[in-house]
Amino acid sequence: MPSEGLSKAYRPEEHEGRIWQRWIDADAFHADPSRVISGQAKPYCILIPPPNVTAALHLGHALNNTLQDVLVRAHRMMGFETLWMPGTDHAGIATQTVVDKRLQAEGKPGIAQLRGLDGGREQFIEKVQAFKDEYEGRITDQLKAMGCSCDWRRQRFTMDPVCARAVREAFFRLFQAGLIERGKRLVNWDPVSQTALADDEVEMKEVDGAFYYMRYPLVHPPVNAQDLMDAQEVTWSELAAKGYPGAHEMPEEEPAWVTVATTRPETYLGDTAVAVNPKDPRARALAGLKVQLPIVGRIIPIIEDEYVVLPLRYPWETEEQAEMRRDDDEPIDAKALFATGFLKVTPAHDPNDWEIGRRHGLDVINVMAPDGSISDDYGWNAAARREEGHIFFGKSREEARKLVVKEFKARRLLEQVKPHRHSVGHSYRSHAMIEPYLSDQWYVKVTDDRLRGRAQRALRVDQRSEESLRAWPESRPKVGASSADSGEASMSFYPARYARTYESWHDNLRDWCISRQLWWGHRIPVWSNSAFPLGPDQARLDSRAWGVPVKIPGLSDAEQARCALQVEPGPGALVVHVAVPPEVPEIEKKLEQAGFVQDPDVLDTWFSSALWPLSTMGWPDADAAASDTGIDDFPALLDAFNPTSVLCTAREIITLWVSRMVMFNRFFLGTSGSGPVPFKDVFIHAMIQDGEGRKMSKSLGNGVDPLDIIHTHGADAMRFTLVQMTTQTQDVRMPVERDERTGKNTSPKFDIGRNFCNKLWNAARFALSNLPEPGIGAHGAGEGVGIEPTSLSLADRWMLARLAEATEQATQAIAGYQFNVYAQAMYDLLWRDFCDWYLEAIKPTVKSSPAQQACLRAVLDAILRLLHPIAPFISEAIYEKVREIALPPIAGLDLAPGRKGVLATAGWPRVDACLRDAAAVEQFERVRTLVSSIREVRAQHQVQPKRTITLHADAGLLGQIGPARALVETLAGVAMGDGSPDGVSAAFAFDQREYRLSNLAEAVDAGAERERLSRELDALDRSIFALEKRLQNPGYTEKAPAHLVQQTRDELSQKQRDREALMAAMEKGH
RNA sequence: GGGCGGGUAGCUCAGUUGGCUAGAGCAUUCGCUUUACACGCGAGAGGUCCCGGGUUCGAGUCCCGGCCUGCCCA
Repeated sequence: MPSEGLSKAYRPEEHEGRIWQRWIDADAFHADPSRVISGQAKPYCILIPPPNVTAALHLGHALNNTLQDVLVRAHRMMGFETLWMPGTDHAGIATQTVVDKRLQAEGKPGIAQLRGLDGGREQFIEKVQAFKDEYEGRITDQLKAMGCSCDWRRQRFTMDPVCARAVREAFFRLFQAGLIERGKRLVNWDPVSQTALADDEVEMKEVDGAFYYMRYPLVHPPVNAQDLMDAQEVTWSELAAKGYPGAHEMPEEEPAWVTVATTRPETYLGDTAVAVNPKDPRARALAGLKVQLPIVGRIIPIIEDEYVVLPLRYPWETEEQAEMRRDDDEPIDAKALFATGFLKVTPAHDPNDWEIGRRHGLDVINVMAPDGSISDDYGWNAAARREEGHIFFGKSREEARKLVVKEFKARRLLEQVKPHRHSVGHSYRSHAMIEPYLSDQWYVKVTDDRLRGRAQRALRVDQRSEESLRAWPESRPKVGASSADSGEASMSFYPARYARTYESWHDNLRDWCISRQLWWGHRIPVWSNSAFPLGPDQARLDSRAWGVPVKIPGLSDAEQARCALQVEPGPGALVVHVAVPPEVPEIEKKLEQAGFVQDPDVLDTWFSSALWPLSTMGWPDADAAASDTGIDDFPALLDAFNPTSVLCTAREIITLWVSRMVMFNRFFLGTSGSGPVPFKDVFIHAMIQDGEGRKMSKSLGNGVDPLDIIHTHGADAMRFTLVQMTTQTQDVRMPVERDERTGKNTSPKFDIGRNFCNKLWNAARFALSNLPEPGIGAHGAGEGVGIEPTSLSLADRWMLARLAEATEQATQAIAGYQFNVYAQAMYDLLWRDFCDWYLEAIKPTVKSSPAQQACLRAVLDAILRLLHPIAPFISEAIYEKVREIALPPIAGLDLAPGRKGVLATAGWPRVDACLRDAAAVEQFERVRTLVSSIREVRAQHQVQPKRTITLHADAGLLGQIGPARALVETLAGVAMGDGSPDGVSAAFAFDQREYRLSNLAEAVDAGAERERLSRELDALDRSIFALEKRLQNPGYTEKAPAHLVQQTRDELSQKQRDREALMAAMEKGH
């Protein structure tokens, strides 16, 4: 038997390893750029979103990579020269955190212990490197187990030498272009990882907190500014005299105060002003007065600023007065509900206060250490200021808050505490609460038109919104100016709605902080000297001065010319930053000899990720990349494959990654100032959630490991299920169950895929058992011009028509990223059409009909090809057998053999229009209807499945089904009889006539038959009523399209005659 | 507060320019070891398409308002 070796059920573990090795041996996934350059094939390229080496892949990765593989495999079969570039990301902060925790858990020294130790940093990096090697290996194995057809020889890592060269070059060029600069600003500080974060690395989370209402005593400006004790309290009567509303109701001779509301009381230590809105009626009376911070003793000004929110009600007002005062047209600011009208201003610890501070030239006093504890060592310097704060020093943020509240309470300065739920930023990696923190960092000026503008203009115009185009006229793509490499208006999102996310991100962009105080990452290639002697003509520098001519000792003019410099004034000296291009270690050494020190920080991980479309293709020096890796064709990659075809990713990545890749690709590849986009399409796919709609996560324990599913169900089953669930609108819910046997998480959803694969397997097993023995050396369809479809049987012609239809559906669905549509088309083709009807129909005839065998072989072959992108292993395993069967091809069904001998490289089916045989489809549909009617009668009369019953067909029926008579007999289990049945029979209506079935059993239950007929009649009556009602409506017959009205009429008359036929049967009343 | 989704059978979801009696899988009921498959075969039952208005001959689909729910941004 040809199917020898095919087990009864599909057992993936018996095939997956073997099939994978066949692909590798055939070099099936290797892309050859020369075929693109020479014009032999069009390029199709996808860059993998490099998974973080922080952890093994989860189900979300499985989905992401399955979809990419579906696209890649389909296009490879369609004849594109296809490159799927694999790789992993070093994921700076995440990986560093994981390794640090792991070291501590093992009782080994972590970052805290190694910091400051000689060689500590190197020692730590070594540990991370080992961790990275382990996880990179695991991730790669997982992707291979899933069947991912990446070009594995080209695998990259964001910190390997090829990528590192791209990072250094990119940094240098941006620096030289003035797009990277040093700045002392408030950053998002993670006190646990002790590093700065970019704005979009901060997640807002709701936290139960409180508004604390704190009283700050008012004082007169001290006569001697140096002497804090000099400050004179202001009494309420003094305020009343100045016309302060409500002051006269307060105890006259007692000290007066203002009340501020804050959610972070501990930051009062860094307050440098109290602000009041100039429209506030109290503002005028407070002019010239000051506030003295309790305990600390600092005397700070009262400033007027429009930013301060007015309270809903002043203390002296009644509810009615307040309402009268408020402008009904203006919406109530949520903050007004809590506002007192006085705002404490802490420029070093709040972004809004920082802005106020800049407007008013306020002091900036940082009161925290990098770990978030209160300290006066980082800018406060309490002793020098003659301020008091030692009771707070060394306390954590949380402890300090409690202590501040306690001390204010003890002094009766805490007015009240209102519980308040509000959003607080947290690190998206360490989950620590973010502290706004003042520090020196490197920024990329992404708001520059050369970056932001190009990213905005990359979007296809029909995906831009009117509002944004109006608000940013310069972001309209420059049409007509397009050169060969221009990426203007050439990128589209699928689904299109995500273009809005992309667009509005750019509308609200701020400079990108790229320095991270981490050890794991690309070291910033800047050498600085903060005590560079001032030259004679530079003594009067009073502001930032880029490009001041300085001569760096030890560097030749030529060497200095290779570097890029930024110079800023420091205290009595210059601060000189030197960016050094890649591959000139001698310059680095000379700089160090001249007293320059390399920046200890590393770059944001997304900086290197943003270069992924460039670095993986050998930019900026492909020859060096070739010699680093031994891959000769590196220099051809960029020309052949950038821009790539599509980026597949999840929506959370649009801002972090997509935009930055567009900026960098267009900036660095631009010859005319506006380079190509890195990808033409961006496909945003669903996120996988558990059965309750929650994100899968380690902490919830609801994650599913792809490898577990591959072990229990097979890689193809997992892939089919994921593809089938991927719609364009919904996130994917995956009910998670614990497998009691293995103790691992799984989901019943994956049974769909397993059942599907098993169905395919058995259909193939059956088909093979009906086909000739495999011939030696046969490849694909055999020789000859091919069998004309018109010469085939009805079932064959119908099956070929269905195949043509499904091929069309699959091809279009793939082109439109409609993965569920593709999977559904395959499911219906295989299960509903091929198995349920075609295989059943040909059972009696296929053994004796070589033409039908050829058709069966060709259809199975085509189905395997169409399915291959979704289920590569099983389709390849079956194809191994099918390709060896030598039978003539079917004319009009082009099944090109694989370029590299495997199904993975075989041709996508090409179907000629002649296979769409409308007459065959119509005739077969009639057979199906007849068979279904008979089966229905059989089921309702509980006829034994094996029993052949008699269909009393007249000449009309026989004429109508014609050569399909045998088909009906096979599929419905009937034999044709003539005349009228003897004794009790069952009736049904078909094609507006009454037909009878007899020989259902030894005796037919007349009562049951009557009951069945009356149920049928009821159903007919219901639809006749509905159809008549529709036709009685003149609006319908007059306005609806004529063909629809005619259709309704035809249907009504058919139902009416069906009804008459059944009524006649009833009346005969056997 | 702004933006984007979702609400259709017990469950998970399709339903593309408005047009047959609203579909699939799972679960469920009945009957089956029918010479590929019980991970299966045949037949069935199961729906106020979230609610209220509107446009239309006709609305799950389009418009307006509301309710519930998820995500993103501020």
